[in-house]
Amino acid sequence: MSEKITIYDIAKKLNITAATVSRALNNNPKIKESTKQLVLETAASMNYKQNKLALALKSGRSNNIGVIVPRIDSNFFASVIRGIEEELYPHGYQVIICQTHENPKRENENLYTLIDAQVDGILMSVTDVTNENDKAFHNVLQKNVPLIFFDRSKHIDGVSSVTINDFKGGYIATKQLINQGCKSIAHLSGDQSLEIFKNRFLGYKQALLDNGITFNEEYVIQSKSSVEAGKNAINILLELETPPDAIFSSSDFAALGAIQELRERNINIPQDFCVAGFSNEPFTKFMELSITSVDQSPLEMGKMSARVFLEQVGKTDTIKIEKKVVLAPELHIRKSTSRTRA
Amino acid sequence: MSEKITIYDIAKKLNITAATVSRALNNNPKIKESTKQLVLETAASMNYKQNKLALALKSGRSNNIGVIVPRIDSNFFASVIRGIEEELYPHGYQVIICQTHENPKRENENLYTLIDAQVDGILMSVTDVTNENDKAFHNVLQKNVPLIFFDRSKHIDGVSSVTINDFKGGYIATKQLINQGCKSIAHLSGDQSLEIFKNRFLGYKQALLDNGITFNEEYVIQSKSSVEAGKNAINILLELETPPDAIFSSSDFAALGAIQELRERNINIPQDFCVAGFSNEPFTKFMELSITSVDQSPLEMGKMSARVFLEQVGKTDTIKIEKKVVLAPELHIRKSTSRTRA
DNA sequence: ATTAACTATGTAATCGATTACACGAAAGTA
DNA sequence: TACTTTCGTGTAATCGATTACATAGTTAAT
Repeated sequence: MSEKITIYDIAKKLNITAATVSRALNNNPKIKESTKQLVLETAASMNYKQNKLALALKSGRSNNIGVIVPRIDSNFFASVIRGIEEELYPHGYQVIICQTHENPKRENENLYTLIDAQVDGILMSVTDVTNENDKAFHNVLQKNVPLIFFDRSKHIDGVSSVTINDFKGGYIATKQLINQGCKSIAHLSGDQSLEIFKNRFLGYKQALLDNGITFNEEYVIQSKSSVEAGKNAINILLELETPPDAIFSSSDFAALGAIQELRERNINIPQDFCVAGFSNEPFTKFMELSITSVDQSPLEMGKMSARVFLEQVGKTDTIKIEKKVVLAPELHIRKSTSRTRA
Repeated sequence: MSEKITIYDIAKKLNITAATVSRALNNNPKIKESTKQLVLETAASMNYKQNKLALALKSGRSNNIGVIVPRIDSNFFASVIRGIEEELYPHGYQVIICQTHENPKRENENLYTLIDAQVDGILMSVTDVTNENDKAFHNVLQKNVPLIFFDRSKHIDGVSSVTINDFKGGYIATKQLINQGCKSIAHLSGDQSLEIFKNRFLGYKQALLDNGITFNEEYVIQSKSSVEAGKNAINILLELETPPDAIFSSSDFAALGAIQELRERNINIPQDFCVAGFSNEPFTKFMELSITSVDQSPLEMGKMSARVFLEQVGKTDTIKIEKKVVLAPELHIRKSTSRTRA
């Protein structure tokens, strides 16, 4: 019923050895053309399928790569994975998915599981902001398995990364708010021990500086990436002595929450208050009051990460290859920051 | 530098055989306690990692399962995958992702690639509506690899499935429109050779029947799941002699397009026209004019599919196990169909 | 005619772990 | 004492494919 056909079965049937069969299947030039044809036909007729596990064991390459993300059901990460899969598919690599749920322990487990599974490379967005998992990272590198960080990166020798210029993202978003005439701009940030949030914040700060706006510590709120967090932020900000007239949020979800709360209070957007987000989540475009947001080109980021992996895989150079790719963020200007109609 | 430690290395160091090491590591009761401890300590100190490929080859089980979806960057599929991953993680299975991009040829390739990779099971949402790939499906089953369809299913002997009751989904969405006083309800359907779309359509039709509304062929439009398609549909429907006053769309994206086009024409929603969608995409909730939609509980669907897989894997019964799980759809009533404020 | 050079294929080791079977030593039994 | 168990470990086959090396049969070269 479910007999597995091996090259030995083919060999037996043709009265030759498995070695010859293997060579014929691999198009080895030393094999006589007639034998080759015979083997190929027999293999097809017996419905032979190469056992990749045996091949993997022999060659030491599994043709699998691991991808670790905080969660998969976010448009950003799903799109990155899509990019990775599409780029690697033609090269015969399969993509194994792991989720950390923002838990460093899970990240650690995932790393070791992937090493155990003999993946040929690991592409990931880091969750651990402490140095807990550095040992695991080094373990990967030591096994000569390419390790590539995307989006959320971390400085580790020998690790390549594909990120966007978060500083610039923060800068252009803030600049757009300034261009609209906003004078006091607040910022919803994420966990600033993560470089991406730190850099977006720095870009925001620089934009203020470059345009003669004094930076106000009170205007910076560190929060989660959720609708609820956005609402709370507005509640806090509007109770300040001098409330702001705009927000640049590191999260589209928080931006949405802010907008919902502002509407609740009958504050007009963008006339009285402008809001810009980050990530360009699908809903920012769909809203009736569409939300200005910084696009991170996740698909491109995935493809680029995959390309970096392809460049590095198989290279036995003991010299550490380290490539840092930085993609340009793109501001999608929408109604939430468009006071003037062209 | 990157020396791979095997049980032979441990054996050599301790002057015993690899068999003993293997047994010690596997907690075989025949091994003396002192030896076991010694082996475990040595293994740890040498940083030994079991080679899963060797294990997989020997046991015939890879501990990988394959998941095939049309695309991963859709909230629905990403959520299903999340559910699958979370349910299977504690059991030591890794999830390999494949995308078909709605292309039957890709589906076919993916199936064979996964078989080649010796996955222990395949969970998928079918793309192929013809019978092109039936041979591939049978190939999977013949290898005694559990095959489970989720969401988009197909009748094949021996294949279990986890779906929602699409008929009921279509029914309750339509019923809600009727309850709001809508008299002539249109339906945007998908490719009806796919059972899910057929069933949603049938549910829609039945709801009309049960409520004394005559079914009108002209009101049913088959289209893609896109914003553009929704706009086009409205353009066609509003040119009919008797235009409808509501739409039940099999796609949230098409529902959104419809809403955008209706607004363009200054038609009030929900007062003059009601719209209900399907899938409960995140944006339906976020819109200012939130959209009523049928939830398919994708996370639960993923988990359930994984559980069905776990029940079936390893069972050598030649009797075909076939389990059909049908989840209940849940209507999320929102502003786009709420004429009365409680 | 004799040796060199190919050609096509076979032999056997290898990747790393598991496991049926074998076996010597220790312990228990009559 | 002689015989049976039990215990702990070693031997070697196995999973399926690849490949360095060996070899028999041809052909070419001197």
